[in-house]
Amino acid sequence: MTSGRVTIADVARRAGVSTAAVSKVVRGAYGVSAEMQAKVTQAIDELGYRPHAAARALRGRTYTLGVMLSDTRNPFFPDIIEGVTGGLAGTEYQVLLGPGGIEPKTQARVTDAMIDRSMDGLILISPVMTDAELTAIATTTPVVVVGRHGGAAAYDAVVDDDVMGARLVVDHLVGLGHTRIAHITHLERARAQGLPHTVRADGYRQAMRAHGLADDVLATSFTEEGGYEGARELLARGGRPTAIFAGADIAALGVLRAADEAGLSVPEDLSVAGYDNIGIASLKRISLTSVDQDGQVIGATAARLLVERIEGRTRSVTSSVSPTLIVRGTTGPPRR
Amino acid sequence: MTSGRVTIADVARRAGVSTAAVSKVVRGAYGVSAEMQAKVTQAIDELGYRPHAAARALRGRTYTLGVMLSDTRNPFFPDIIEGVTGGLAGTEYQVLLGPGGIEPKTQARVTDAMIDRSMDGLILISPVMTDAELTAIATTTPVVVVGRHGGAAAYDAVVDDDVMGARLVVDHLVGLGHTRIAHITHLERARAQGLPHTVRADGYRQAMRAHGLADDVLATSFTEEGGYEGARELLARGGRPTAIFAGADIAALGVLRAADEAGLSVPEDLSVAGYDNIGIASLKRISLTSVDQDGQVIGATAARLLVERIEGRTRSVTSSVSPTLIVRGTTGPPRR
DNA sequence: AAATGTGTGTAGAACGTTCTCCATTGCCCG
DNA sequence: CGGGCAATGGAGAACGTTCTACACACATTT
Repeated sequence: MTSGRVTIADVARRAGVSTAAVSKVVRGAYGVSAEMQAKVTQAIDELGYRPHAAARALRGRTYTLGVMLSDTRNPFFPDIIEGVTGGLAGTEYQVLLGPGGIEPKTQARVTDAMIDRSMDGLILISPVMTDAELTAIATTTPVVVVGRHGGAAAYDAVVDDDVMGARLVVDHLVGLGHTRIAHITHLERARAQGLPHTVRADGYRQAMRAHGLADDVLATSFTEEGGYEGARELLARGGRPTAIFAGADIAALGVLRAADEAGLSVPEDLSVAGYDNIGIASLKRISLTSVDQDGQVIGATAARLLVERIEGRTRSVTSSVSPTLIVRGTTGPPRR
Repeated sequence: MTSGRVTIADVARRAGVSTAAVSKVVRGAYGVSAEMQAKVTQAIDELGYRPHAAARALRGRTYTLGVMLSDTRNPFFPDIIEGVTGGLAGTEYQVLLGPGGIEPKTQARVTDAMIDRSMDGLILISPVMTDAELTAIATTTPVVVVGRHGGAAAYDAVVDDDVMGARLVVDHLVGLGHTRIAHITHLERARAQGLPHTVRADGYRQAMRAHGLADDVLATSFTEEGGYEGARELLARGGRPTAIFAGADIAALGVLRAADEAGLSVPEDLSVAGYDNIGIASLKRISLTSVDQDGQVIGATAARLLVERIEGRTRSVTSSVSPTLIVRGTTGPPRR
């Protein structure tokens, strides 16, 4: 009473029962009579009691799930987060996000911090770590990894089917009559494997091969600048492509700028497609054809898998979410 | 040893001292000899000990700061978060973000959750609550409110000088020769006061009056659609404005779309300015004149104020950050 | 009528820290 | 050489929960 916070002991005193009994009621545990249930619930309401999560942490659950964000700036995250919180609505779990940054070191720091705070489970979004490190974390705490292909036995994984996404784009462009289709990807990072851009590039190559076409991959970076420079290089070549598939929307925006500057009209002279379907892709002024990942479904799936694992599942699961192609104004038949 | 986690007792055993002594060393408390310091530090390194934050919570600090995000989708947040984490670099504090949503109820839930987890302090970004609720929270835990004007005595506040920002835009447009300058604002919410859009609208009115011009404010919403519809209405009128100042960049994008559709060229027929300087405003394809808030400075300031308060300051502080105008391609002299 | 179960409640020991005393030591000073 | 004091280390009680025992009352079976 003096320190301001209402504790389980206050509730027990008010209801005239033991703290253990209150604990049982709060947790919905077995062995509580209807009468006890009523008494305690009333006392809780009267006092406005909320269990102290930090104290809970020492013994049992903390009902907190951590989400490590690798790059806060990624416009794709809000959808995932919305999916996670939405998938958890109705449960007692609370989501907290940790800004992990793009460095392995800072990501590890945030992950450790979440473990030190006794979180019940972790969702790691596009973590830049070795599989060994991930496995080490996963033996401490239930883990779901989002956005990395080829998950290990110790943790669950949710991935977008990037191979399929790339195929959707290539099929669409080929269907429009394009044959010279180039792909801009992100420069390879040695440390982590199975990152989306790698898989997208592979998917692009496979799809091109399936159509009997030659592939043409250029690695710059998934930034506006990276897309711009990649497109400039591609457009300067003889036999320039009639379509450019950028592995990320942000790079596609750079491609559009390069096309503007080169005096090429889109989509007549050059078709452009991206990946991620970020918010501004749908703005009329941009109207970018893109692959939509449905981050909400991904987030909700990750949340569901994590809760399952916390509640006891040990078998590892990998869930693949199918993307869809959103055709907009930046793709069309090539000018003959 | 058995449960995997290294505890302070393990360290104490290894170093041959008491747990109390280890605690002192860890906290850098007074009353530790150089020899003790060395012994314990070595044992900590050998065992890879990390203090268990959840256990700490029960007694002292938890070294965790919570940031409540009111709308994850706001492109302005990453900057603030970067500022906060940057401002905290070098300290022991860890930042965790809580997705608060736009509803007062969900925001309260997240805030409560953070308090229940014994966070040492909270940064609330654009909270939708009454001053009374904010004050109630602030008496429990140190609080810094970001993005709301007119803070109370119980907590600190960091705000962008929205009056100045609006004036910068109006001065710029008047300097170019505009006299019919309209403003699109966000529909008033009854519950919370001092929200940025209100202050921006006030600033706009003041600035117009200062130039002896008539103001023209239209309230829709700060969305692409809101900007679009507002602009359509403004442009349909007789004596249509030659410049539109949208209170947020996202709305300015809608204004641009409306101008495109109306066959008006920007900036010759219509100048457009926004607020927030979101990432895509700088893309060549958009090139939107906008007011930049420097979220990093705001975030870093909030972090500094919060730490100061945690460490004992009781006097309330409000810090106002000056915005700057970024002139780009969407504003120019009116066609005569 | 004794033995066995079943359902309900409580005592009290954890959990991993911090923090408030208190004990010990060594040193300085009168 | 004894008294006082500063510096250092430790014992043990918190902190607010959960959880494992166990006790008790009553019902059912042998």
